Amino acid sequence: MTTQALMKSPPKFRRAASSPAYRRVAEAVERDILAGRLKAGEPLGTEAALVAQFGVNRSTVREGIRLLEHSGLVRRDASRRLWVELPRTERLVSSVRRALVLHEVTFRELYDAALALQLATVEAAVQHATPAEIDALERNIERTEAKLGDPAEVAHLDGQFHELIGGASHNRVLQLAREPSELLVISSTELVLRKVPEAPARLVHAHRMYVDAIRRRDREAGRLWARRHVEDWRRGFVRAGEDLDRPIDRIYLESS
Amino acid sequence: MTTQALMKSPPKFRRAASSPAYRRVAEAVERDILAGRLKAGEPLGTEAALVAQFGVNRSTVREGIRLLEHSGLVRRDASRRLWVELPRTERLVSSVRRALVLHEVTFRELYDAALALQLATVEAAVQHATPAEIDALERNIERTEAKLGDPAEVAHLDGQFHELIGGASHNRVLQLAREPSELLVISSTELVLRKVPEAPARLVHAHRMYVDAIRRRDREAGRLWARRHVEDWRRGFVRAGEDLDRPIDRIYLESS
DNA sequence: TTTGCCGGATTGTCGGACAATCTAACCGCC
DNA sequence: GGCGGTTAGATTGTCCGACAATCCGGCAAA
Repeated sequence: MTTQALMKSPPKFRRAASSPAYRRVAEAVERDILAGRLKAGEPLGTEAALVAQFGVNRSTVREGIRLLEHSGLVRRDASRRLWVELPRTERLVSSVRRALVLHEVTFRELYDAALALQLATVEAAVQHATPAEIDALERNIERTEAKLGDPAEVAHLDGQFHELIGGASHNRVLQLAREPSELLVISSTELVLRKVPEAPARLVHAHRMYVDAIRRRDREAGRLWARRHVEDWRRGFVRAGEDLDRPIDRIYLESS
Repeated sequence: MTTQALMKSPPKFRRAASSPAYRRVAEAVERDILAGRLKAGEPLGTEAALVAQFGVNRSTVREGIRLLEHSGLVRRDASRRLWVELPRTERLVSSVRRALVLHEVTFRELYDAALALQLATVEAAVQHATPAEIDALERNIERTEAKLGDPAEVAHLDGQFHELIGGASHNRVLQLAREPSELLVISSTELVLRKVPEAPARLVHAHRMYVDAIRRRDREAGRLWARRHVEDWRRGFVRAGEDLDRPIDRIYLESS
């Protein structure tokens, strides 16, 4: 009341509002982690210790810890003790994917991004793939050929194939940029496989050409077939009667 | 109390360990939002209401709500009431950036990804930029030219320029994929500008060519100058005595 | 209509509590 | 002495109740 009036008189000094305690706790721990004072793999200490350290109630500490847990900087092991950890990328990938769906991006936006990222990923895979990774790609193709009649299975193996390509690129930046959009493209691959009779055969052929290019370290061939592969998806999508300028469905969220 | 006992009575069905109550609350609300039963802009209701709805304690509800708040699906307004919201992408961008730094990706990975994404973004901007967006790019270039002697300022304006290009692409997927890595590249742009005398002039010239290509709707020119611009950064980085295969520093986290 | 004030509602934070579970020390047995 | 089982202690998940600060909506006064 009076205090309020008094505090509002010099508005220049009130920097927003001092953040709540649970956030201060989270931010303090986060700063320690980012600055390297707390390293991944080290224990964070018990809730009681944090209560003592920050001088706040355990409920408050817990609210703060939840934030860090959610952002992947802190993990609880089987015994629920707290450990500092490197954020796993899977969580980020699905957050980004979810954001894309909620913001109702169109399939065309998805296609443009997926094409660019696929080209770069294949190019990197051509340069950096190891023999073991090439073998894994081969095996994936063989399994796909054995299931050509089963669209769901082919779609799943296609997703796996692109995951393998991503790994073979040895570029984590590309992978993190690629996965959210690619997962969404792959979600609609099954639709294309069902509606376009020749799609499964074309898909597996493109995969074979990918691997061939990678084995021969032929960058241009890799780019060529990547382009064809993504373009095939686009054409199939349109031929299946879908509209590229339509926002992607929320359905695709449920796949993970 | 009784509820608790009731829920635990059928132990055979306990898959692994039934997730804790705070997470069940978070997931239930999240499902409602993703399924569209709760839409962005709608109030989520008070904590007391959620307590009644889920039959758990307020502390538990609060722990759960914090998770949603952190992932951006739920927001508190000035009065701290809860609202459903579309996740803002800024938070995702900085999460991804943080993950890249913590995972110690190298500048080379960054460069490869930034190049591919920059090409695609410029290409999209060439197709979709509006006159107003082109004007904004022009003004940015003018401001940059006026500050050519100030590396920090040029670096900042360069970041703004690329943000404008991203907006002109009208492709939110590309933007979300591009921003985390590009922000990291931009962080080291200042270093290059300081160490390479001709860098500022080359940078502004490339920007001018970008805009020229966009205005003429010339895709190839756009790609060409995007490639040169990113390549310039890479050469400058090496000329400044840096190693492309070195992980990026944690320093770059502090820029935001 | 505008301003000021008030009561109710809501949140941020606190203290304390208890069952379930995990850890680690202890103990008896081979 | 080493080993498996047991028990006491520590820790977490959840609950209950409480209070100050703040916000909102309405009512009275100007």
